[in-house]
Amino acid sequence: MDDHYPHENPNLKPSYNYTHLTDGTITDPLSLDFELLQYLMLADHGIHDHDSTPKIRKASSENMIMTEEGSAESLTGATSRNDSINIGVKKAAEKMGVGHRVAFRTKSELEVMNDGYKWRKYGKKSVKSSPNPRNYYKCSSGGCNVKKRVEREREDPSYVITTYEGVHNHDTPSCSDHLLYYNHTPLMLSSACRTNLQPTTTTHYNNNNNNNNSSRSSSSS
DNA sequence: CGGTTTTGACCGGCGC
DNA sequence: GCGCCGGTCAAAACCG
Repeated sequence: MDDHYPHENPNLKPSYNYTHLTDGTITDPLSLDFELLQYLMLADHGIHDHDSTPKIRKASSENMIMTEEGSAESLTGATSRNDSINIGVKKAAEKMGVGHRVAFRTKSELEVMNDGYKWRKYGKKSVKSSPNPRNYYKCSSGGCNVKKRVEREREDPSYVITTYEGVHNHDTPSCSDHLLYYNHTPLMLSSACRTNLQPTTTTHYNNNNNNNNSSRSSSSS
């Protein structure tokens, strides 16, 4: 089962990696061309730029990379947006150590974006800083501990914040050569890959087959 | 019937 | 020391 997205409007079902924008346009989330995609590099708990922490500044028309200290690197000097991404990610990767999180702020009605990996949903939580629930996903590949959090921005629910945490210890099921990496963590697929994608590779399941290596640290209850 | 999602409970960390 | 909050687990419900 590859094209199963939970709790989404069936009319918006991203059967072929498409994201429906709020203006009705159907757009491949991976082809946002970074005009709608604003990427932030976050320190822990740095998503909430509204009131809880000043660490994150919203990227406006410029692409910004956020460092752990909250400083920003303007990337507009690059020759193209993709170059901007790559350079920015590289810069940030140099500044930051391995193991930090990367968050994308994307204008999309769909919360789950196809990034080439399979994810299983393991939790949903409403957080104090936002009226919108936060969804938790783990990479379904055995032994891979990469996590991803997806939540809608409080101030503008049309934006989805996807946070990746960790490093994949395996190749993506498809198009691994075209992934954008940050600290070896694939973030978004490039346009060269999009056309080759299978119709949705994100799945959600909650079997125990992958919980063995990540069982709760405390063996209570 | 098997697989997936939902959701309440539990746990640990952090701040006060 | 206590309470709050975020993150995770797992049983139950749901769906194809």
